[in-house]
Amino acid sequence: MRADARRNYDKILATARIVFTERGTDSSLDEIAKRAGVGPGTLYRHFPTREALVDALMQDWTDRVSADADAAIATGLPAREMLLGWFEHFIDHITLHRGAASKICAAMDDPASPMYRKCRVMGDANRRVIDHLDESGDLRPGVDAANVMRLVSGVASVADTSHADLDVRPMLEVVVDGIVRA
Amino acid sequence: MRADARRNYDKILATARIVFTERGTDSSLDEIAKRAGVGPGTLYRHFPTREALVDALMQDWTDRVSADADAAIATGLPAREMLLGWFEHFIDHITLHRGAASKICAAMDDPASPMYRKCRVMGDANRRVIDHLDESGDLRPGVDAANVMRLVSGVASVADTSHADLDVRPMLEVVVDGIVRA
DNA sequence: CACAATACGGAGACTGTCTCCGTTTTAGCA
DNA sequence: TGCTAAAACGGAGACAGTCTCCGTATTGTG
Repeated sequence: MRADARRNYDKILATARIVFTERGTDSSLDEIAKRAGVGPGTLYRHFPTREALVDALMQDWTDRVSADADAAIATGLPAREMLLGWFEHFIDHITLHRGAASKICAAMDDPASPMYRKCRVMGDANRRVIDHLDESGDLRPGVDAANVMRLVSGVASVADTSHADLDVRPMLEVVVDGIVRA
Repeated sequence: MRADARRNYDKILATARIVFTERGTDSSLDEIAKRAGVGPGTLYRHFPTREALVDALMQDWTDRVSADADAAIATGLPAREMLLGWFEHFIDHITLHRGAASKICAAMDDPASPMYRKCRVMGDANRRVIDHLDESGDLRPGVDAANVMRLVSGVASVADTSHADLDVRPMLEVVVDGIVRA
């Protein structure tokens, strides 16, 4: 990659991070280009779709989400507390930019999406947590990690969409009770 | 309301029902106007926002949702089965038009939304089901009807957004297990 | 330093939203 | 029935966002 290209790539990404945080993932891409000091053509060459741009920003999170999963397992807390903590961290990450959660929900089961791979990384992180639960015999039979992931992303999505800023905890408690063995 | 106004109002609504079903609630409103044989001005006079149009279409469902809730209670089935059935019906209704579920999620906690009142009607229907569960002692303590509603709408939203057409049942089973007393 | 390859950027085509206002339709009344 | 004021129509067009094309500029390599 040529030096000027790399420079612009980074500028666009940094600007997108700011704008997406300020105004959500539906902000105007042309405006991001303008604020980054590049032409729209340049933005679209580097990131052909909005999803591709969101995806590039997600790199940081997937790492953190992965780390959080392992950290949650390592705490050694009882199943309910561990799960609650993990879910809350997960939701915090994927709602960092308004609108991102529902994009992730959509990409999760769509292998054609540029974000699919990153969703898998997060899915794997979640699977480790659920598997750990299973090994310690705390998992209710029939619970599938992929569905847990969908369910928690759904909660994130609701919280993100909701105008009131909602406490996700009570919803997560229901989910957790449905996951851990009675 | 003048006769021509009523005629156009009905034509727009009928067309919107078709287009929203075919292509989801994000279809072009100008196109709906065109297919209904009216000018865009007419559409926007009757329905100032897209939400207002979705809201008008929702009238049918809220009635059916309400009826379904009472029917579920009347079945006399055990708590788990009754809840599962109710949730599935509810989701069927609110995912009738692609994109509607997430609009409902958003409107649910936004009193300024034109759809807010209808969401309340559905919320009340759900509350009746949950209250019934509570009376028969099947409700896990601390479970709140509003959060159940949010949770299930979240599932609907995930299913609706998902490209693969997803079976909601396994997710609902987790939710149900989190709701009924162990 | 030259020149091929690479990247830039902005004009503009296109699509969708929404409004304004001149024209048409309606309903009530003589 | 014919007249009139009020109500409603509809489409031109302003505006905003997406995305592309291609003439111009920058880069790095021989």
